Amino acid sequence: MSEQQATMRSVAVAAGVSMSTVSNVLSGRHEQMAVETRERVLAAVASLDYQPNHAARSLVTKRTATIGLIMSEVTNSLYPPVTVGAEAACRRSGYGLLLANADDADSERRGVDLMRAKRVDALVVFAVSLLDADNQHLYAAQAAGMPVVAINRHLPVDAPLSAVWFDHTSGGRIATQHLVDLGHRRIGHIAGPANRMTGVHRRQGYEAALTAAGIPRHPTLVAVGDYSFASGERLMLQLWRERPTAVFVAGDAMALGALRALSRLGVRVPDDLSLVAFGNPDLVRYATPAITTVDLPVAMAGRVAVELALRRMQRPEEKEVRLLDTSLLIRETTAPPRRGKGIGRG
Amino acid sequence: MSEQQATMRSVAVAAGVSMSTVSNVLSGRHEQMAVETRERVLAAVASLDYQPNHAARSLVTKRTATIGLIMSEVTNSLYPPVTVGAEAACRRSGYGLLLANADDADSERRGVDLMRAKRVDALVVFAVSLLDADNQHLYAAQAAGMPVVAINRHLPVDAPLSAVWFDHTSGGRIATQHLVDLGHRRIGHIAGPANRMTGVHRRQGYEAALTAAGIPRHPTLVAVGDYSFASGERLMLQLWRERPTAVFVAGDAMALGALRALSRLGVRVPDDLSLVAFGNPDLVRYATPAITTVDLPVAMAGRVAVELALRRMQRPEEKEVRLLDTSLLIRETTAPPRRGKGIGRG
DNA sequence: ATACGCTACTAAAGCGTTTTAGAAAGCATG
DNA sequence: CATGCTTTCTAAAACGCTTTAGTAGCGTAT
Repeated sequence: MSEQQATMRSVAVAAGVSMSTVSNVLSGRHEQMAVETRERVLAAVASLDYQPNHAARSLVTKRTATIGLIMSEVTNSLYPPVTVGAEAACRRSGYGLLLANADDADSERRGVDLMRAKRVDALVVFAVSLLDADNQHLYAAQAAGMPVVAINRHLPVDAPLSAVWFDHTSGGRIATQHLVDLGHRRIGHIAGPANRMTGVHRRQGYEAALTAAGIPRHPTLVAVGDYSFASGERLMLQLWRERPTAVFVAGDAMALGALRALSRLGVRVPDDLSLVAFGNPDLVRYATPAITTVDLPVAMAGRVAVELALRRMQRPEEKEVRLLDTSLLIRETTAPPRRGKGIGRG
Repeated sequence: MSEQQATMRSVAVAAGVSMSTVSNVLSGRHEQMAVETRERVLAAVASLDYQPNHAARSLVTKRTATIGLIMSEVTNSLYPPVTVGAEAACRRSGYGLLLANADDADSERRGVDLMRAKRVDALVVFAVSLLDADNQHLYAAQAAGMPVVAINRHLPVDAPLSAVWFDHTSGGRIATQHLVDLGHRRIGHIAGPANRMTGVHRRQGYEAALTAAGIPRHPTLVAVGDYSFASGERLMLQLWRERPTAVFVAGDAMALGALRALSRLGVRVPDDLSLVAFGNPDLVRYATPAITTVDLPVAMAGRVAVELALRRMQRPEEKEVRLLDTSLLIRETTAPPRRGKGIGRG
């Protein structure tokens, strides 16, 4: 019940050795050590149910065995898998995961402050890839000796941070290529916002695929959204007037919105229109019909980010940037175009 | 850049006072203190950009200003809002949030060990409400002086833990009542698993509402699922053979599955069948049609849980249990029953 | 015999706070 | 003039660990 927590001193006394010896046994440093002594110490540790005091240890080692995670946009569908992946990697390495959420640039900055105050060993920041994001506070943290790794953040090439980035361009190409392969030529695009690198890149992928297939780009077939359900719905309504036979929607929530619009319009998917989404498949796979998606390996991103952070702690000079591949998950919303005219009331 | 982190000693020197004075100023304890001295100290703090070392502080106060959060079932739709709510409450109180995920009873136990090793001040555990859950490790933590509050966990009344619980029974009643009010009499139920208190309670609510409305219970109108999309789909297919005019589905993922089944069957919602879901509305509101839901105030649960934890730290003897109300969000899947026969191929 | 090296351990300083006990200075009281 | 009371500040111990420098004991080379 309320027995005093065992301390290293009490373990030392119980084992009849000095504290230094206990410390050496537990850290496994000095290997010149009598087997009998080691065993006596371990027995004492076990019998007293000793657990080292992290605070005391941190005080001298100047490390906390904790990694900070700052998550932007908690409503983002990528939030859970990133967090889960990061936590798993932390746990595997014996690190704790300190979580902070951020709604905007300012709360992100406060989150970084918090992490610096708490002296986490490294920081992982998941971002919304804004083109004009301010990174100074991250650079400052990195310069102060706290490795920072950015996930999905738009960074200049010479930024001092390790980073994980998704191959949005290739993802956009794959999505569009899939539609081309099915025989579509009149392929629309509901794009991400122009101030987000993800939006820009996915669109570039879309355009590249069209060009590669010798399909002329048609500006009226592209509508720019903001990744929200509402924008997906609105823009699909608008885009349908152009009678595409397929649409590549650059976000998962927008794809759900598009589906709603199509349902209102009486357009059948995939019979009258094919649809490919982009993002976290968990969100769209349970729609009806199940939406074909380009999958962002988000849990992996969380995992890789903390691995990069851990590595940077060892070799602070070696910045690493990791590009993660996307993959196409074909489900029920894509099919060859129907011959003949489009239908619907639009 | 790499200037040494300021310590309390350097602040003291800069301000020309003792460390004790600096400490007193910062903690705001002693109020008998010359204004001029206080200002000198604060100026020194600011100019040196001093940040207290948490580890050193923890070592003497024996508190870490950190709360642990253990989340069961990361794929649960409640994961993000609970986490967000908890984090917000922590931040507001100047606490950090240490996150650990758990897939099963064993990893939950390891999570608790981790939290005890890290000496968090309190522990919040989000659970899956299993009827036969083992709580001994939680009781042990509480007994060891670390307040534990359980969210959505099935606990005996005399459990020593503070707890947050949703009113699943009332939620089930509200959902069913809504259907009754619309004029439905033949109301089916896709229930949660029998080994989860949530499932049992929601079903009891359903049955209570029927009884109150004088509608006889019909066993074939109830199917027991496991909260998965797949079970929702399968059971809806099965339940349709009984030709209900409305169904109360006890989970959000199951409701999505049910919608898929109905689409396959060619049953129109809500024209041919009304549907009410239960859980996190964020999951089902973007379905087409948008599903009427009984909303679990999950973010609030996370927030309240850490508030209870904080309070329990002050008054360890006062265990508190908080029951959170649910509310009905009416959307597009519920309507009065059609007169005449049911339709569909089923 | 002395110096040396090796093995297996230990003493003690130090990490950066909080907190307890108390000191110095000024002033009123008997 | 001694005493006591305030007010404002300080000295120093303590928290529980890691780590550096070093020692005791003993065998071996010179």
